[in-house]
Amino acid sequence: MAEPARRGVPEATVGRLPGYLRALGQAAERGTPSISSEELAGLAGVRSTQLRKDLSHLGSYGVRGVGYDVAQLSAQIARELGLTQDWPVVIVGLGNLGRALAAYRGFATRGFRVVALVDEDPALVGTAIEGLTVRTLDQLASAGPRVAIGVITTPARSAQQVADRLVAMGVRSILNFAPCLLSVPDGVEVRRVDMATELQILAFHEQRRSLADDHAEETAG
Amino acid sequence: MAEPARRGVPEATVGRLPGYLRALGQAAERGTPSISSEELAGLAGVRSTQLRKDLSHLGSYGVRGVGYDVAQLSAQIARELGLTQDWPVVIVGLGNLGRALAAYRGFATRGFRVVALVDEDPALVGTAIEGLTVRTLDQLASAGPRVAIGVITTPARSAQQVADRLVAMGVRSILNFAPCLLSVPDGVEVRRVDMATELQILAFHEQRRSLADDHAEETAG
DNA sequence: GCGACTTTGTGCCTGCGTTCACAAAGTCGT
DNA sequence: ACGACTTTGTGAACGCAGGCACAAAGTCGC
Repeated sequence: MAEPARRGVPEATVGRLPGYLRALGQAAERGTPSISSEELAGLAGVRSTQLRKDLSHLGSYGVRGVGYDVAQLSAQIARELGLTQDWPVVIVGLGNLGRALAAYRGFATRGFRVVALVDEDPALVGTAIEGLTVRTLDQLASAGPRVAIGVITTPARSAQQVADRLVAMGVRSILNFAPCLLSVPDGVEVRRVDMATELQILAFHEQRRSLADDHAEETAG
Repeated sequence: MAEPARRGVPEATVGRLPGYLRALGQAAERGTPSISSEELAGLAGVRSTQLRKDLSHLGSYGVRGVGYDVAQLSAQIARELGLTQDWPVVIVGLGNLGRALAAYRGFATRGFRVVALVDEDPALVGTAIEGLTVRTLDQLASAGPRVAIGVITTPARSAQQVADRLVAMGVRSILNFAPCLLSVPDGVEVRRVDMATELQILAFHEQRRSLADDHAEETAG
């Protein structure tokens, strides 16, 4: 009953695992040794049936009539996500956002370590930020530590060539904050984070509600 | 043929509209007056059939045999997303990330305007950042401008009470950068942006590939 | 003016994700 | 030890999103 269908964790489930891990952290702080799917789902913002089905995809570690052992399930999910090791991260582009991410302590908490900072601005190269010396991409490629994950916080016009360089260095996971599409070879995964997009989606619903309100006033008045 | 099913734009489609808008901007820079679904889809990173189906949900503005008028389609999508007006935005929490967002010029480009900055740190309140005077939530609630969208960049422990205050002020759209779940009343929409989550998803796939590589070596060696 | 060609818009089908209903399995009180 | 109760794990149904095939509609050459 330990590992049923390990090779088939649905993408939607993977997307929720980090949330479960965070919720388990909250539960652990409260000191409760075990937790029911109902309660954990509440902390994670999903339905309990969804939580149980998600967990079933990575081998059931629950006890019927009791629930899940917080520490054990936490470790299991962390292992599944590959957080038992520290992934070396490089941040490319040290504008406001890049510097904010470099200073972000949440990285180090578990699973990730910023091992290099890159920028092409000659005024920045060689200076130290957050205890790391800023290098160029060339320097990183020739004499830098191995990196597994690249975070791109450059302007959009530079993002594609940065991505190409990272891929050439063997990076297969990219987190892209630049508002543009990156084209990469098969086997390289790109995730985009774009606040402009998020705001526009919010604006869509906001406008929708405004229109609904206007209509309500109209019919009422 | 102008407005068929306006009230039923699927959520997945809404999520792609900002990408189409950006792609249209690129096309406009090149000066081409019209563009085919095939080419536009390429710029946006989707299939052409998907693009056409998405656009069909907001009333067809294409010309068969020719394509879409770039300026007209751009205006149409902007209108659909509610970007013809400027939405007033407040940023709550002026740590590294909050300051980076406050300085981010991408906001102002279209549709959004940062009209207030909020922090509870007495050392910050009253000072000016990016031309705006930092206030407390109390000050904003009693004498601030109306805001439609709240951006939360506080630590996780403060996020919920900030959200409560924003909702009490009438904010119905929240963009949450804090790594926690927000509980809000019906009718309020929250979107979360969390780099830790994104990194963990990348780590999952990275580990998956590593395991696959190891297995390949093992069978090869 | 007409026919060949291009490109859009859409009905249908397939696959995935979510929810429901229920059986399996374990705990706790007596 | 046994029965009532709690909670998990999962098969089945349902709904949504994506892709294919094709008809509709317009342009361009002659």
